[in-house]
Amino acid sequence: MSTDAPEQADDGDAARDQEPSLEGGYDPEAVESRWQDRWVDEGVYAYDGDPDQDPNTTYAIDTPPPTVSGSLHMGHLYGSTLQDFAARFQRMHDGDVLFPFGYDDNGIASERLTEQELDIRHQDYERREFQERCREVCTEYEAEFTDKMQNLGTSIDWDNTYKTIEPRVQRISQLSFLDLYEKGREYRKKAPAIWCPECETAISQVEMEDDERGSHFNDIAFEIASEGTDRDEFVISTTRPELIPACVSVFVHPDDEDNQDLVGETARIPIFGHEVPIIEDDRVDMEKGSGVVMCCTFGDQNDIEWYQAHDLPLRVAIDESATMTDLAGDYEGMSTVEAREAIVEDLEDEGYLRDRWEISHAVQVHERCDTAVEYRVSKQWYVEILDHKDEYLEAGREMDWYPEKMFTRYRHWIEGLEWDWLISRQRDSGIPFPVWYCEACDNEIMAEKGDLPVDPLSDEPPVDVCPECGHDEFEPEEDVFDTWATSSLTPLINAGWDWDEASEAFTMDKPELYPFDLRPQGHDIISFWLFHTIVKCYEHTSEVPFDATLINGHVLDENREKMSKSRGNVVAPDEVLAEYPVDAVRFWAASAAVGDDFPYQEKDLRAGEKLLRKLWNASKLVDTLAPADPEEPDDLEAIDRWLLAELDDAVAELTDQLAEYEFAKARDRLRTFFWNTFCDDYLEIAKGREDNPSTQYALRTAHRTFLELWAPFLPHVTEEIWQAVYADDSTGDLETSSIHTRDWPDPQGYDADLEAGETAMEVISALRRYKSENQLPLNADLESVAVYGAVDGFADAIQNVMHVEELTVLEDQPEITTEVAAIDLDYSQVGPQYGEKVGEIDAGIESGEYEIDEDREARSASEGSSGDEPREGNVLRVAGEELEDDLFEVELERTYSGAGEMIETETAVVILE
RNA sequence: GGGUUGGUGGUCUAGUCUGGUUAUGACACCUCCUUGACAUGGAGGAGGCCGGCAGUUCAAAUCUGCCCCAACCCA
Repeated sequence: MSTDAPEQADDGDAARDQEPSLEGGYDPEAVESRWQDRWVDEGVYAYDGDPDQDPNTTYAIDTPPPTVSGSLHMGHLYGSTLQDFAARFQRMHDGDVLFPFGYDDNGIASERLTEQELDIRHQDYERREFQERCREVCTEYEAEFTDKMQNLGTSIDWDNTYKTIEPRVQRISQLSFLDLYEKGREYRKKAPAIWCPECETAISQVEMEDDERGSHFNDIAFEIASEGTDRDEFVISTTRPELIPACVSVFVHPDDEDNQDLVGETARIPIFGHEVPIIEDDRVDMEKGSGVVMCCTFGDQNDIEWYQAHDLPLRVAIDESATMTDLAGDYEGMSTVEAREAIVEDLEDEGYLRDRWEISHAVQVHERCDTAVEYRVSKQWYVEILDHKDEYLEAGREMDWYPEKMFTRYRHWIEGLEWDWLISRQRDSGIPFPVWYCEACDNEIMAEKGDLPVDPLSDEPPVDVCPECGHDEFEPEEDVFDTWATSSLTPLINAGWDWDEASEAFTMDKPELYPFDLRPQGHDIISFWLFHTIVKCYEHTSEVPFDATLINGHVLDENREKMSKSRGNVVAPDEVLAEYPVDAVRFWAASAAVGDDFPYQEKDLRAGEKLLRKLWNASKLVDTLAPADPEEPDDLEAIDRWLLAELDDAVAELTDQLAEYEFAKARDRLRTFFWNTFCDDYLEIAKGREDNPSTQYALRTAHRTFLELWAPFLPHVTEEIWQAVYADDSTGDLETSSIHTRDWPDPQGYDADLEAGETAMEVISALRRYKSENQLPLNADLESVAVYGAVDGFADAIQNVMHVEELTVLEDQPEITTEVAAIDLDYSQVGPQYGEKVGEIDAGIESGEYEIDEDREARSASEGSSGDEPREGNVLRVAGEELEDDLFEVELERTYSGAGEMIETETAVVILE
């Protein structure tokens, strides 16, 4: 598609240049791109709200910006299609919609790309300048991405876009930092932090993940240096012997009787010779190894806890690039891996290594580069979050979660937070902290809000001397923000959040948007992105940024396996769109319940294609049966009123379903009603009522409504048909003539005997079945048919569509002999009333040991009960009980004794002669 | 290791929160049919006892417990 797209425009294809018309078959290839171009060119989806607009009539989506330097994948396609269903429905239903788009090019992926493309190194540039290069390089990728997104036909407002690297967004990021700082929500602290030695930066807790790796357990003997116990030594087990130079203590569990004698003694570290105390602590895992463990600064999070709880010294044996420090003595300069082997060898030579065996265990690694993390003490910026956990939880509770179960995930995430959010990163590129430090007293000097964005590395601080100590030399902060610190601000970016100098307050350009109505997101990434966004925006605005969040599942391959490059099962949107219409792809995308993973399925795409064809062909038929805009007759005939009443029901139900993001249910409901009821039943009947004004009106009303109802799902084909048949294009203004800017249909309040309609459809099916079974063509004439059942007002329709020469509606039940076939109990009543007696009652009926007392026969013909309705006796006597007639129904086996053939349906009896 | 979700005819799935006894639809399969748009259409048929076990109940796909399997999140 990417290669076809550009030259499609100059194909000069006749169909493309043609005015919309129903001539011939539907040609999605020409039609879809034509409308995509026009929608964008003519700004059909432009958001033109004003700040005073009632927020309730504005529907705004906070779309998370994708990384644009990569390629469009099925996740993008699926996610944006779901958003588009909501956007298109809301635009028709409730007025103004903002469906914006963001390009995320503030990240390592874009930086690497820029370096490759321009053959430069970011180190050779000033930060600001390098970002300028990034913007230039990414512009091309953005254009390509935009093009591909537009080929999906989503109703994004392409005038409302932003890039996460642009100065306006940098300003918002820095404003966010200053605001939280002034609110006392941020602090800079020297503390142990999770560190990636490959990237040489601190990372936050959520950026690491577990990875199963092969390793060795090493049993190492430690000598006891003090005199208080009989033993000379004890053994610890460790996977990281290179950490023994960093060992600061040894721990024993208080319940560990075998090793209690060690507590209070001093251990000597082999090879290195330094002595450390042996302390008891209940965080020791007694099950592991000998039950005695060493504490190093730092091997893991437990070490950090011990370091803090027992006020242990800091021994740093590993530096920021995972190289051994001078504390490691002879091993200085080795990498941790080299040192591990060397130390193990030396331990063995000196007799301290008692055992060594292979194991496989979970190692915590940086999710970006898969490097095992270290823990280092360094000065970092943190956002304080642990003290507001309750508020964040409450905020999350105020939102609607689709699906609801995702709230549980949020709750567990909040409850499980153990560290404040570390937001500084030691990277060369990124959005800088707007901070300087006084060289003399380390006082923090914040930038002025009016000056943002600033880069302390190239800009001067806003003061000449330190307000604290009067010193005049400052050190710029070199760190940059964690990208999530920026990504978590998208609602503020979209709403135009800024600092207003005049009023000295934060303002929004589009306050009517905030809080946003919807935040969509894939379920894999919500803990990084969505959850942080809730927290950050809540801190800035004291309200939840979203009314609702829509969390979509993943697209799996046809075997329900996760798509991955290594598996080679990735399906590219380009390939799919080359083969199927976008509308068909959208039909498939609507098939899964929101939140569920679902497979890519060609059969659903083909089903979508068939639907487009059906809609097209049905439209052609409607066009031949009725003028485009017939008058509404004073009285609609029963069959036509029936259709419109059914349509009312469908409209009401679909409206609710779409408002609740139940796209799959809405899709199926609409398809069934359109295909089965409208096409198979009503259209067939309408063919025989061509000149009937009642039918003409119903046909056109239903057809217009169907196009409107399908529009959010199938925007291209509905637009084409709408423009061909109904649009008032005299103005030539697509913004007003497009089906996508019309009002969503309302139920019109048609009243009809839906049951009679249902019965009539049953009779028609019965006659079809009869013809089918007798191998007759469906348009074969039937001489005489009698119907016993409530089909008031539908007799003509039945007669016409089934080609019945003579149709009689019987007042009385036809001549039949009946015999009881079965008795159906209404268990919902019988159960609670008779309890365990039900078993006996069932047995009695089964064995025929019952009688029905019909003496006080209540049934009479005047009640209008149809022929198939079971006869009701007053009392069923069985198992010593008497059941009233509302507790059971008698199924009758009928035998027709008159002339002709009898067919029974649920609620009618049909006799063919 | 903890948590979440799911396991329904060959495939994908509705129904499960609010238990009621013939379990929904689509695709695939088989049979038949050119009805004034659509044979890429229409009519009909076969196919499941709802992951397993136990329990609660008059009644369980639906509630409870345990187990198995899968995915995801967290550690």
